[in-house]
Parts: sequence; structure tokens; C-alpha cells
Amino acid sequence: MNKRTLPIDNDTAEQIAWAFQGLGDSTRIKLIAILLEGEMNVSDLAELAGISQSGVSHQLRVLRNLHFVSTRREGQQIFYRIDDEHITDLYLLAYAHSGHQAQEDENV
Amino acid sequence: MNKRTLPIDNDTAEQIAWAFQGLGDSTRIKLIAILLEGEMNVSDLAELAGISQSGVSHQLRVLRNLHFVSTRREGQQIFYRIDDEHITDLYLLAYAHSGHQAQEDENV
DNA sequence: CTATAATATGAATAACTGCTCATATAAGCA
DNA sequence: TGCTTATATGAGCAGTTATTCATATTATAG
Repeated sequence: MNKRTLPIDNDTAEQIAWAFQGLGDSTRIKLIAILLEGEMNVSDLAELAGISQSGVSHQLRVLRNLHFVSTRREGQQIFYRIDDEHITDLYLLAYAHSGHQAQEDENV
Repeated sequence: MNKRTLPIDNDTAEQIAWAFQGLGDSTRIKLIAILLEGEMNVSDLAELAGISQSGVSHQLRVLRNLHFVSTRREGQQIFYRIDDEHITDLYLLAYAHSGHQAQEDENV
């Protein structure tokens, strides 16, 4: 008998899904795209991303909880930066997948 | 002046977010984990993933629309298989991110 | 202390998502 | 033709999410 079994347990599947879900929103993708070019404080992030200060703060918390970004306080401002070794690769892979052939086989 | 601008346009951000969103559900992660080990028909996928036939069919459509999987008919059955060069890397990166150090630096 | 600026948090809400049930489509077989 | 099996689709619903508004927290300056 070679009946296949589920090659992943529920908890692991949920954890992986959470990571992807954290990246599954265009506002958060914008924030990550910005932060991949360097740290930035909250109000500038809000202005660039085009949503309210409160909104960006909520979204930054999501990214913080998933350990995709970390913070640094400088006076009253708080600077956010990418804090994950996998994000660049994840971002580029998703970018490549969604039609824009980023890197890898540019030979269309 | 070195005021930074949004390094990604709305459409691109949405496309990337869609790709991640497609992977941001534990049922779909299970399906992908299964299919990464080889093709499988719908009813077996439903049984392994632990949801109804209808439910798995709906989820497979999501993955199909995002071009993560493709199909092959064999009689009455339809076999699904991974149809994306990036999925394995995305999957392993997210797996690594969520605590389980998968591949890459296995030197613990 | 008070006033101001930057960020975070809670509540409310509209929009979206994943599931099941019922049904439709399509293939194989008598 | 009709019957069965495999898959897909539509509707409905419960749960989730992304946003804004209002307010709280924290730091700085006077």
C-alpha cells in the first residue's frame, strides 16, 4: 500500500499561512517595498503608502508581530526597518511570479 | 532634497499581494504541500486536506487562477499538479521564516 | 507644569473569505 | 437512453480584515 498522507501538520500549515497572509495585502507590500530601500518613520510611511497614520500603525503592528520588521526610537519618532533575512527573497519571488520577470530567466 | 517616493505602483503592489494572499490560507498550504510531492486527484486531495470535495474544489480554483497549479484530466478524474517554478522556494522560505529552519543553514 | 508632535490603540463598519449545502456539468458504463 | 462517479459552481453564512475616527500614550520644548 502506498496511500499518501498529509505531509504537513495543521500547526505548521497555519504558521506558513500566517507568514504569507502577512504579506498578502497591498498596503503592507508597499510598506515593505519602501523599507527594503531603508528605514523610515511612521508618518513618512503613512504619507508614502497613502493611508492614515492610524492605518499605517495598525499595519506596521501586523508586520511587527510576524517579525518582518523591527523598530528604533529616535526622540518622538519611531523608525521601522526590515528585520528578516527572508523578506527580500520572498518579495522578489512573488514579484517574479506575478508576471514581472524580475530576476531568473530574463530570456523571454 | 532627497525625499523618497513610493518605489512600487499600486497595480504591482496588488499583484504581489494577490500572490501572497493565495498562499495565505492553511488549507491551500496543505494542498501545496501535498502537490509538491506529486500530482493528485480532487477527491484524494479533499480527504487528505480534511475538507469537503466542494471546499477543496473552490480552493483549487484559487490556486489555478493564480497559476500556482495546473490540471490534467484522466477519465472522470482531474489531477492537479504544481505548475510554478517559484512555489517551492516560496514555500521553503516561509517555512524557514516561521521558526522551522528548513533548508539553508542546516548547520545548527 | 502646559502645549505640541509622533505614534499606538480601541471601536465601529464595510468588504472580503472560507466553508458547507445543493445543484450543475461531464465522463464512463450498462 | 439512463445510472453512477468525479469535479465544478452558486448561494448563503459565519468569521475575519483593512480602514477611519476618536482617544490614549510617550517624548520634547518652553
